[in-house]
Amino acid sequence: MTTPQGTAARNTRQRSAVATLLSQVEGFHSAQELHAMLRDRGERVGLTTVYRTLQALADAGDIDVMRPPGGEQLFRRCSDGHHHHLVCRTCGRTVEVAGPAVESWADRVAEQHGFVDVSHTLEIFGTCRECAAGR
Amino acid sequence: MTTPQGTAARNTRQRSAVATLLSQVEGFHSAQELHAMLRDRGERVGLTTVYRTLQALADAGDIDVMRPPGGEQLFRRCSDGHHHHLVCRTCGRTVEVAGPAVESWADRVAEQHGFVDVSHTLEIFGTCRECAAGR
DNA sequence: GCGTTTTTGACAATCGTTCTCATTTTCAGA
DNA sequence: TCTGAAAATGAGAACGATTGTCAAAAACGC
Ligand SMILES: [Zn+2]
Ligand SMILES: [Zn+2]
Ligand SMILES: [Zn+2]
Ligand SMILES: [Zn+2]
Repeated sequence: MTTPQGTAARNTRQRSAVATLLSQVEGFHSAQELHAMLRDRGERVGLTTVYRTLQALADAGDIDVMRPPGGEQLFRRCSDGHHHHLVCRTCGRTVEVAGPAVESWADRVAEQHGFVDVSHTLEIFGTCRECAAGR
Repeated sequence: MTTPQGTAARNTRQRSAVATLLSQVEGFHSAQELHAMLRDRGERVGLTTVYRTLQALADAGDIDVMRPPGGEQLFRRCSDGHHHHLVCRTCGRTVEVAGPAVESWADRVAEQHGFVDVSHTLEIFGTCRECAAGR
């Protein structure tokens, strides 16, 4: 969740801008979307830097990364702790869900097959009530 | 699992070649890898066609598609029925796993939030026994 | 066979992401 | 505050997987 290495990370205007934006915006957004939002706010941050910063935040576990089946990766600041997402295919509405049973199941299955250092990805997709109604 | 539409699908040498290859090869492979394998076998199939055929097979549910965190999508003919994969991060060794409890949990969670037409993706990653030993 | 319809495939185009590298910024000392 | 080594930035090029284009080739009901 925090910086693991020994090398010093420096505070820059750009990193603050990205972090601040992520803390104020709702839901998942692509790197390019976030870049555009920063531009609209008058913050001048290069696209490359947005990518690099998001990468670093993701590596540090400070943000969530989701890779929907047919698109680019999406980023989101989200609540602490391990959890998964229920995403509407149509409108993108997202609900965070926790599933302790799933976590232990995944670990147990991996362990039974001799795997160590286990992690997993899990996303649930569907059509939300609103989108199902308006059709 | 089978062709749903009413339009006729034609039998071509290329589609047979891809299907045959998938039925004989082990594990997950990218479209480009499969294309290269076909070339090595002397089968002349365009890369575009390989992509299209894999796409169709995936849409029909006849093959499995996996999108590992940092790479291209991988394809694999696999056993019938819904299941997930336990993949070694180092050597790519793959184990198919079934988790009825997870399935019903996902459906239940989605339902509780008013979502319909639910699907999900779940992959477990880890280091297999062999790879953990040789290190 | 014939003709219509689908499929193919070489190539261009797209698009998200990463690389390059010269310039700018940070920040721990002095 | 000043300095300089190290880190960070960003414009643009490069990359790599995938998709689009469209004329030529194959499939198949008749
Ligand atoms: Zn989990
Ligand atoms: Zn499978
Ligand atoms: Zn392994
Ligand atoms: Zn499942």
